[in-house]
Amino acid sequence: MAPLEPATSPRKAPRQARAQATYDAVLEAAARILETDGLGALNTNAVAARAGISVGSLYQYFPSKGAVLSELLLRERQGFCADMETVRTASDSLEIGEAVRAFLAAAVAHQLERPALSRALEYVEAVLPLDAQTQATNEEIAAILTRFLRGRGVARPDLAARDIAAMTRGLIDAAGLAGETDEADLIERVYPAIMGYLRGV
Amino acid sequence: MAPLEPATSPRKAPRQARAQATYDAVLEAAARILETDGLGALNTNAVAARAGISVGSLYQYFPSKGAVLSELLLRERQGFCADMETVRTASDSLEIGEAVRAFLAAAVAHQLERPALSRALEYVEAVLPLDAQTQATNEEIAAILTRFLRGRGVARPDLAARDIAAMTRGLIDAAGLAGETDEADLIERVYPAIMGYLRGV
DNA sequence: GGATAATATGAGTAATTACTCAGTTTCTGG
DNA sequence: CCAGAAACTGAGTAATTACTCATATTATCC
Repeated sequence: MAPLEPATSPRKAPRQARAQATYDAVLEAAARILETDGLGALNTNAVAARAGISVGSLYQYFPSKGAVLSELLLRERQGFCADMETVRTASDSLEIGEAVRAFLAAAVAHQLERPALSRALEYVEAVLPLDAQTQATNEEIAAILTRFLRGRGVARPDLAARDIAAMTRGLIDAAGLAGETDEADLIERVYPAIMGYLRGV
Repeated sequence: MAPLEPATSPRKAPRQARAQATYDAVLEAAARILETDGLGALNTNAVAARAGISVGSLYQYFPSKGAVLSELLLRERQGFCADMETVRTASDSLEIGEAVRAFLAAAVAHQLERPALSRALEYVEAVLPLDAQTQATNEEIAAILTRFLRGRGVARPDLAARDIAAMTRGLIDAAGLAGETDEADLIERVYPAIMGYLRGV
């Protein structure tokens, strides 16, 4: 594997419509390679080929291979963060169990949309030096959960947030890997585990 | 990253003591590189250098880079499988909660011994084509848990085994990444989640 | 001590791949 | 319709790396 450098120098932003299409095609091609063949098979030549463009074009918008992955990860995290924020807004009027179910539904929907991609990006996240924006988004996701738990009187809310997120992610990952698609069933399996965790703390 | 081929042709087994030392040094060097720098930084030249031997020697005992990783993974899985088997033997005389705690203690101890290595090997497992032996060991681990759960009257015991294992692994991974070392505290956090899960099924 | 087997060496090879750049094509505003 | 800007191209380069092989060293056993 190449060292997976962080994004180095910024490149120009796409100004014309076709440039935007190229930009998006790169990200989608990278996503598809990640989910079918994994990070080990992702190289810039392959991404360009899959996107139907030349390598040169890729490097017009992304300063490095790592920058492509960074951007893909950032978009994914920001999407999830937005969903979590929506749930949090609605959660004030719910009793704790229903609120947990709502967060859970968001997580399950998010991770099962493209399960293999989600799993691959988790690994990317572990090996890529995260840029400040992605870092901030991750912290925001954690903060949303932490605030919710603290508001409900949960002890050590930051630790509980991390535990619950890790547990949930692990279980949904495994389910996705096994080809499960029934979100409701999955939610009903994770729910009692989370409630059990909360009762124990 | 190189394609991570599966082990191809078998190589000779070490016959003399120094050969065994070389063999072991390769595995330990690979483990150390995995835990400090990750799979992306693991190449056969680096492994040989870290082991204090030449590349040629490495290839006398391992037919490929993938074979080194395979062997490392196999040893790790077999160690865990043995621990699980020990717990299962002792679990018959325990009530379910204490038995769960015993399994949990084994999992926590195993994963926190070298947390970064455990995490790296999980990824290796996901991308390396597993050889038959490792596959069989994994199935045995799953079977031990499944049999235990079925014996306690848990519905869908194979699904429950997978869920519980995934949840637990996810949480312990995150704890290890965060530098936690207090096994007892960790056990007490996971335990109620598992019991909650079981109550829900 | 000598013959043979086992073990170790590391420079070299072929393949892969991140990234560049000189040149071409397409768009846009006037 | 044209000049300049934006976008696109893809062969080429330098670096990395999995793996080999001809040779050298060390152990074993009679």
